[in-house]
Amino acid sequence: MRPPGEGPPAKRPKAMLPARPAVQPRGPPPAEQQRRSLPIFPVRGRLLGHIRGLDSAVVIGETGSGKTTQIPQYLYEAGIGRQGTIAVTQPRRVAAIALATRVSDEKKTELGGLVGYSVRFDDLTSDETRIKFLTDGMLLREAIGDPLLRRYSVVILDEAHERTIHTDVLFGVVKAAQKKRKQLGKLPLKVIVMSATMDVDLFSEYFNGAPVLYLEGRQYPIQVFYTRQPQSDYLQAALVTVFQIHQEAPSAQDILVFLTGQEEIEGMTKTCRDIAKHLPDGCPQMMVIPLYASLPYSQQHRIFRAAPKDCRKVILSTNIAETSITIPGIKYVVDTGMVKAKKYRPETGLEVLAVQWVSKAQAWQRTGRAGREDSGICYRLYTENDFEKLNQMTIPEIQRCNLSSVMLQLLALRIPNVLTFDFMSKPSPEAIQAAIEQLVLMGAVERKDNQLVLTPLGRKMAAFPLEPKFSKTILLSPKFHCTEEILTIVSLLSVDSVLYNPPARRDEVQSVRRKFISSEGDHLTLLSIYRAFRNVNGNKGWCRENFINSRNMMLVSDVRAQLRDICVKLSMPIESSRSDTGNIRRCLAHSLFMNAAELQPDGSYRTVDSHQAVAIHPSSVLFHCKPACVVYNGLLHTNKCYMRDLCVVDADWLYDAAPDYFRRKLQAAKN
DNA sequence: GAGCACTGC
Repeated sequence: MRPPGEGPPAKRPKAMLPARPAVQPRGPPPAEQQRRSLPIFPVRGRLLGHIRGLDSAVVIGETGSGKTTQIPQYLYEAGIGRQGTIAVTQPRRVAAIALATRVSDEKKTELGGLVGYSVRFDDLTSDETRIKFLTDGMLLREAIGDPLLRRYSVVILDEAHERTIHTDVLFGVVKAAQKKRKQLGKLPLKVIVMSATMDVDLFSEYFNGAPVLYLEGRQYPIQVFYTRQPQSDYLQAALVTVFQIHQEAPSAQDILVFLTGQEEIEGMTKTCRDIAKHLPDGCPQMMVIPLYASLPYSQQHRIFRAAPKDCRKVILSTNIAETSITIPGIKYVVDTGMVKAKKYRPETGLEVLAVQWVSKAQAWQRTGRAGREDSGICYRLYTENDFEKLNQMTIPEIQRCNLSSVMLQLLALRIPNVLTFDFMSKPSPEAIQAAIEQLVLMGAVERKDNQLVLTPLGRKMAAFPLEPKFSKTILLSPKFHCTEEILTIVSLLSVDSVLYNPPARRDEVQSVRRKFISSEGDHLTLLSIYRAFRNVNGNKGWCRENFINSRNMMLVSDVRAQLRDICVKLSMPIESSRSDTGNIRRCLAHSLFMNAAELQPDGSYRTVDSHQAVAIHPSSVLFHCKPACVVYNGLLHTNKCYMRDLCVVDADWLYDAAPDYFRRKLQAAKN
């Protein structure tokens, strides 16, 4: 069943007819039998018949239809696209790896043979590989080396409804490659966009009116309830709802509650546990489990453990449980309707992280988490009227981000005019312009004969899988003889924080971390942590004692090795500044000069660039300090406008870094 | 004086 309100898209064509049951003299082997039991199997023939003759197709499939595992195999088995490889993109690494493993099993081949995968740091493909699962970001990276995607005969863009920034850029890249290959008379490129039941018209229109094929799925019915009145306090409402369910429903039925963030979830966890201690006799026990991305793996895994008898699992989660983590056995979903999400204001260059309403699509996604194994129930803690007022879809990431990376990539892809690039959902002209300005300021892009071209520096920057400002920092580092240190710092900054901060043990964390702190700022503090980590060879016990996230630390080593390889390929000299931190700070001043702030007489800070009032983020080691001049990695607007990851610099260095820029700033200030 | 949704190259 479809939840009420989602409804089938208006232009839904005739449902596909089931094919005749296949007659087999002997029963097929179990794996084959399993494949044949999928909802997609009966329509295999018709599906292939359609796709064979098309350049592009949109496939809409509900959860459990089997589209992602079966369609690539059907195409391969039918000899469609045999002249090349079939690429299937996924937004997430784990999904790409899991799907490749599954399909490889079904084909009874060794993973990395006929079926393989390619994700960052992990490539399991060979010359034999004909079905390749990869992250969308990985295919984009490949496209920079080969914009026509020549090795692929079919590109399947899966989970397109999630509209990640990479998928959105890929839409344009594959469309352009398809057109160009046709013009040049090369092997045609077939494009298949796969999505849940959303955005259909948009996808179809974008790919020149590509036909839309629908697949039924296997989802259990879910009852949806709304509140009668709007709730002024969604946390209170969630609490009441959870305990109401708890007192009425059998204890084997678990509850998943969607909340907005770590702090809220930790607070709610504590409240629930306190209340659960004083429940009336005869009421089942309650196991309350928080879930959010920065939680260590070991704690995230607790959600998969079955609760003891007469005990109910209640999982309090961020939107990580919407897509990234599937929790088995959820009967009830409690949806607060709220999410913490990033917005981007191009006029100020500010990213704003704010609690806001979910979209309808997101609300349905949350609801669907209750019907994975059996029928379910979803409580929406808002009125039906409020639901109707929600946006149809979540705004695609590409319209909520700083676009400097995207623009650099498009230029590296030799897109003729990046300002008019054929985006499915166009970012605002201001956002595109702001990104270009940033790239010009960094020296990555030049205007030549009214055209934007990549400078040699810009082309080198595009070789790094990093934000442009970080690539720039690395490329500047040989001048300051500190490439080894900058590689470490940039690697640390480009993964999730290596610092583990359990709120309950705050004092302990602070005292243990003191020994790493550099008065010169966060970059150098992180560097000293990494050096200490290397000195103990990544010892896990050491990480635990020092509240260091060892998983992220290992990742830093991987990133660093990858970046170092790229430096070697670019023939960069790689030197160490050893104990001289001055050069490291000079290098940071030269690459982050547009992100500088100065101490004001009243003790506050203002940016050098636009005189915006800013504050030092509480996570910074400089939070209690008042350095005269700093550069920072970025601004984050929550209650205040905060600078994150700071480095103490000399004001003179900034002027040396970009004299023209600061002269213009001074001029503008006078006028 | 006080805070950081989620991915990915």
